[in-house]
Amino acid sequence: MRAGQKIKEILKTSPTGQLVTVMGWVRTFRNNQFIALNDGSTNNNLQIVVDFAATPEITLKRITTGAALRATGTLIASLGKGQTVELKADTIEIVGDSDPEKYPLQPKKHSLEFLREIAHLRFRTNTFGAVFRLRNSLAFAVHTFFNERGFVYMHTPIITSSDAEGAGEMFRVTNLDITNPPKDSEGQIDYKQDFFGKSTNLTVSGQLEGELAAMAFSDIYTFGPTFRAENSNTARHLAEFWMIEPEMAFCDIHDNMNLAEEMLQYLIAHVLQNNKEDLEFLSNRLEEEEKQKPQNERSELSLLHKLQFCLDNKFERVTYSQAIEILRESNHNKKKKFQYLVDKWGVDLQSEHERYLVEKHFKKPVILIDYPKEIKSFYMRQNEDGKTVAAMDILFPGIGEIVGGSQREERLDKLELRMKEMGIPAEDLSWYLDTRRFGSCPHAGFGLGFERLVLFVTGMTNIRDVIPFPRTPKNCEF
RNA sequence: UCCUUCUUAGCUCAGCUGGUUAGAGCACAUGACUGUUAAUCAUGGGGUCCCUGGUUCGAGCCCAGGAGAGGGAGCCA
Repeated sequence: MRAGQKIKEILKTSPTGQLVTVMGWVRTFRNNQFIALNDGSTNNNLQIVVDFAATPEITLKRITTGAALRATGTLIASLGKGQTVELKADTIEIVGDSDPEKYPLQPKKHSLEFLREIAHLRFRTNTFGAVFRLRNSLAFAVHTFFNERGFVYMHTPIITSSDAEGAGEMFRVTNLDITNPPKDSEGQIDYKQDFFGKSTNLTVSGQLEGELAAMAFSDIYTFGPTFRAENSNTARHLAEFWMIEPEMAFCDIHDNMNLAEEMLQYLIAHVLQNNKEDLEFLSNRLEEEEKQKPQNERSELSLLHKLQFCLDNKFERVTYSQAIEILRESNHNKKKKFQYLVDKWGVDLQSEHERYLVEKHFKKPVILIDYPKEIKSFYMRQNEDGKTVAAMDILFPGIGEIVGGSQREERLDKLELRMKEMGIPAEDLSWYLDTRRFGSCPHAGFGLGFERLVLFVTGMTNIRDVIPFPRTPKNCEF
């Protein structure tokens, strides 16, 4: 079947009357003469010029929005103004019809909410074409980044029996008959009879297994799906999302921050270089959208400038304690403009506080470190002050927390003590504690929510629009 | 899960103080035109006013319950 060229490549060539075959889907058909054909390789359409006098009427009728077709003809300099080249068609073959009365996509602007309901067709729009080409490009660049630095790509399990990670509510995995599960002598569900002979769940993080591998390969990363059964209904949460989790042996919190910052800048630089067209499209789209907002709500930088800004400026590194001081002394706090006023050390920062730090005070990405141990996980390394742990969160404008990481507690006695304090049974994690028993070493890692990165890079505002088929509470279509 | 706003044609939306036959633009169909750029012009078809119940002579509009969506918050990545 395939013996044609991608439109992206054709648009790059200079037209010399060469014979060309293309396949794609009709975006619009104007004047019974001009087909805007798109094959997903780029947002730019190839204009196919049909000789309507020489084409059977029945064929013309079948050239409708959404129809798949193959066109062969000569590539010439366009006689019209909107494009430089066009294909003067000799033959048009309708590969797949599209009933114009029923096809939901029109050559006009649709709301993102409507397109979300037809997620199976939204790839065919300019916006989602750009978004998912960028998503692809970013995913590829993640692997390139780590591969260039000698990291081993580790596939951590999707199904897990460990439920001590504390990263969130989990989805149970079972093949027991849920209408009539087997019970043990105490009347509890008897998971010994379940598929794995024990209670199992979908993973909420690959970190603990990642640490095991890092204690052999030195530098590893995972990049896979994770699942959280939290009832979170926001534009920044998904029940199924993709996470990138590097883990590095013989590294501390500072190496960790350096890697995270280097990686984010690498990925942004990669798309600025390789996906300029799609970024320009999204940047313009955003500007158009913002014209409808009042002046004071518009963003100061365009999407392209915002991305460039992240490359040109070091991320601001501040400790939790410094952040609390800044917030407490801010006019915003003194004038009681925060819903939650900042008064004492030890409270968790609300997203209004994070936004203030990133968007108002520093006006650039911020790395917050050394959080109070009470508000962080058991595995984070305790600092010498006895109050804080070597945790780091990277906050991005418009997104909030995009990276969460830490130096891990490598000292067995301190780790065991902390687990006891937090009520985490050591016997469940003996395999994890073994890394601290046999050749323990300082190590660190972080988790990057891939969709949050795609949100930031594309300038989209709802996380459901940067994953093909979003899974959220009460929504699992397609 | 909490607060808040919304749900009317395929899409985006209007619909006055509760009043009799629910509108517009786009899309679609038919025709005209034929170098168009979301083509243009003319004509036409198209409605479970989210669902259930209630108030009323009369409900798209008022009341109660439910469902779904958007924005904000919490949990986090």
